[in-house]
Amino acid sequence: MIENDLFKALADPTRRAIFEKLADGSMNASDLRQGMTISQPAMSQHLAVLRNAKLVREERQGRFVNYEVDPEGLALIAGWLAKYRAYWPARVDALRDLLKDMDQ
Amino acid sequence: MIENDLFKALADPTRRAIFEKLADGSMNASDLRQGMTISQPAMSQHLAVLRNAKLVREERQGRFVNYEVDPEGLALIAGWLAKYRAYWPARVDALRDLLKDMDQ
DNA sequence: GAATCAGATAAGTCTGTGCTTATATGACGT
DNA sequence: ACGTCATATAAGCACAGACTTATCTGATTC
Repeated sequence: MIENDLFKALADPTRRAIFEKLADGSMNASDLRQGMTISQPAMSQHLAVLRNAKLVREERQGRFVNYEVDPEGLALIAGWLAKYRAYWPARVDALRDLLKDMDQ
Repeated sequence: MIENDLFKALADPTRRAIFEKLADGSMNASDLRQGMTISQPAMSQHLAVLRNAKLVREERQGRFVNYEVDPEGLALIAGWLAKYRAYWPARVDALRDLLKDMDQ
C-alpha cells in the first residue's frame, strides 16, 4: 500500500531532512551526506525508502546517482488530505492562496 | 516536535483507519471499535497518539468520551505540503479546484 | 584488466512501538 | 456507598525498523 509507504517514509526525521535538502535542489547521495552525521549505507537505505514511497526519484549519471523530489509523492499526500477537506479550518485559506499563485 | 508526532501517528494503518472513521462522524472509543479487531486498551493508546498529534480531539460526555477530527492536524499537514509547492504537479490542480469549492 | 570510487546490499544489533493482560480512574445508576 | 460501565494506565512481550560494519556491484580511469 503506497499510502502506508508514504507516511512511514515521512515518519522518520532523518528522511524528512533528506527530503527537505532535495527540495532545495537535486543532489547525489554523497553530497546529501554533507553536513549530516550519517553513514553511507544509512543514507542509501533512507533514499531507498523515500524512492519506494515515490517521494524521491533517481537518475543515474555515470558513477553518480542524482536524486530529486518526485512530485508524485506530494500529489499522493495532497490526495489524502483532500479526502478530509470537510474539516479543513479557515487557516488553510493560506494554502488556497498559494495554489492560486501557482496558476501563474 | 509536532511534525514528527503527526507523521508518526499517520504511519500506522490502524490509526489511519480510526481517523478515517472519525472523519465520517464523531464517535466515542467503544463505537470506534465496532467492526475493528482491536482491544480496548489498543484503541485507547491509538487515540492518545492521534490526540497528541492534533489529528483528533476529545470531548468528555459523561461516562463517554466523544472523539472528533481536529482540523489543526490537517492544517499542519497542509502547511508542510505547502513548503514544497514548487514541486506540485499539474495533477494537484484537482486539489485547487476543491479548495475553490470550499469558498462556498 | 586492475585500481578506484559511488552507491547498494547483507547481516547483525539495539531501540521504538504496537500489542497483550491486568489494574486503575472516574462517572453513572441504584 | 456500591456495582457497573467507559476509558486510561501499567507492565511485559514480540516484532519492525534505524543503525552499524563488512562486502558487493557497476561505472570510470589508467
